Amino acid sequence: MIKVLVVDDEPQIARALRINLAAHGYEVTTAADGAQALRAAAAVVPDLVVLDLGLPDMDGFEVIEGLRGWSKAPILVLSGRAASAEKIAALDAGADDYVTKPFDIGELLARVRAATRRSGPGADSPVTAIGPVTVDLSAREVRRDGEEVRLTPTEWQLLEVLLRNPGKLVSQRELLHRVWGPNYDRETNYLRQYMAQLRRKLEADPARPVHLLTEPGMGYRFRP
Amino acid sequence: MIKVLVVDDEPQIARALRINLAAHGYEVTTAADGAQALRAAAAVVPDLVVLDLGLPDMDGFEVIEGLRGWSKAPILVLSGRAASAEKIAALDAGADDYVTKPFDIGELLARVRAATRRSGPGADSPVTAIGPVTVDLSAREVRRDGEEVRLTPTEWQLLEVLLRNPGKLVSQRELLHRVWGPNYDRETNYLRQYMAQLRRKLEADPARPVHLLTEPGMGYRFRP
DNA sequence: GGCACCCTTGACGCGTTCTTGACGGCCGAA
DNA sequence: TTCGGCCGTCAAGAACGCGTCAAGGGTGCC
Repeated sequence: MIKVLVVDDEPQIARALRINLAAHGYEVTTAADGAQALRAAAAVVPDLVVLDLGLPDMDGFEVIEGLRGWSKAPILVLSGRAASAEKIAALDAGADDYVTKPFDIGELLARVRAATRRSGPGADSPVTAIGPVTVDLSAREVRRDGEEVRLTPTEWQLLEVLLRNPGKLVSQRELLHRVWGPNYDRETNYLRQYMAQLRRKLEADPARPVHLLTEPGMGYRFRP
Repeated sequence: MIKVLVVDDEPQIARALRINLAAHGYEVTTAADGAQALRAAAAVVPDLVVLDLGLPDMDGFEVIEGLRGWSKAPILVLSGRAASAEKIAALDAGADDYVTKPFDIGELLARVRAATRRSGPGADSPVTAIGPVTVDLSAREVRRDGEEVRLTPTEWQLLEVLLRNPGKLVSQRELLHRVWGPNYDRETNYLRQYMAQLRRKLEADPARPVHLLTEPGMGYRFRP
């Protein structure tokens, strides 16, 4: 089932979208503001996001950037503003499509289909193998010798950032920003703490990690 | 270079698109009708197609289907018709986006960027070769005969400054400023120390460097 | 209220990296 | 030839970063 996250602060629009999407076989989650949206996105890992730019608590662009920090799911922006500058800014921030209100629900559904069609079958297998462990990012599932391993939300986010950059070094700054937020720069003790937990849960020998590597003074690296 | 195929039977629109796209670094091919479009697509294999639905010789939907038969390149539809039914039909036929005329050229370019962004980054990072050694700056990885070589943070910064100025002489002042900060001007012993370490790790014969060269009294130079 | 889970925070030991100083060789200038 | 400047090398203490353990505080569930 394709999971859609609807972010809109107007209850009637959110409700209309939920009903229509659900009627067409999508699994719908809704959020009424930006903070809820980011939290819900981390929890359900949607395959597509329908995002109203006019939110009460934060700028819509911040939500786009917050999502794009770790997710490649298509973002379909809804907005009352038809100005080209606004559209360009949203698209360049990472949105995939931009629809102005009032919109035709049939057209919106078609755009949702178009967006999901791309990412659906083209995506490669979302499971990653780490030695004796398999990680399924989209299903949020980790198995070790067939046994299910539980990860906390923070552990998931950290692992996801690393796994989405296989072989690449990810700086501690970037990890802190993506997992804890842009205000965290020097809390490297968080990273030490959670990397240790991930290694305990994923590595064969946590004291001698083979896949979750430390680059002293720089950051961390996931080696497939 | 990203290749774009523009299909439009109105010469002035085709010309405007060609000029604007070319000015933004795209390689543009144009076609004036459906038959030409399909032939050109087979010839140049574009990364994106901008398609006007109102063509003289065949229905625009046939062109979409003809392309979708073998290509997954994003199709951005242009049309004078704003009816939702038309949009839905085009999107469900395989189009990725639908823009109604008259359109804002800036918005169109933003949609082109959004469409190519998705399918674009399949290429991996650029590597620099230094004799038997390869350096991947974005992944922060050095390999020597396939073996991983570890560099300390300071060594990375120094190497990065040199590699980003291939063939150019970089003065000692500039190296010190970029790596250690603006307060360091005369600590040339730092440079001697770390250049020696880099040569030990990267050069085939550290005593006779071939790529990391000293220019006495001036600075250092990276020769590819 | 009690409990479990998760996130935050502090402290300590150890290995690595950075900094600093000193020595010798090479080369051009006096 | 002698001297001074510059570079490469070596060595040692200082400083830093990392892994680890442990404890406090918040939240949701029973």
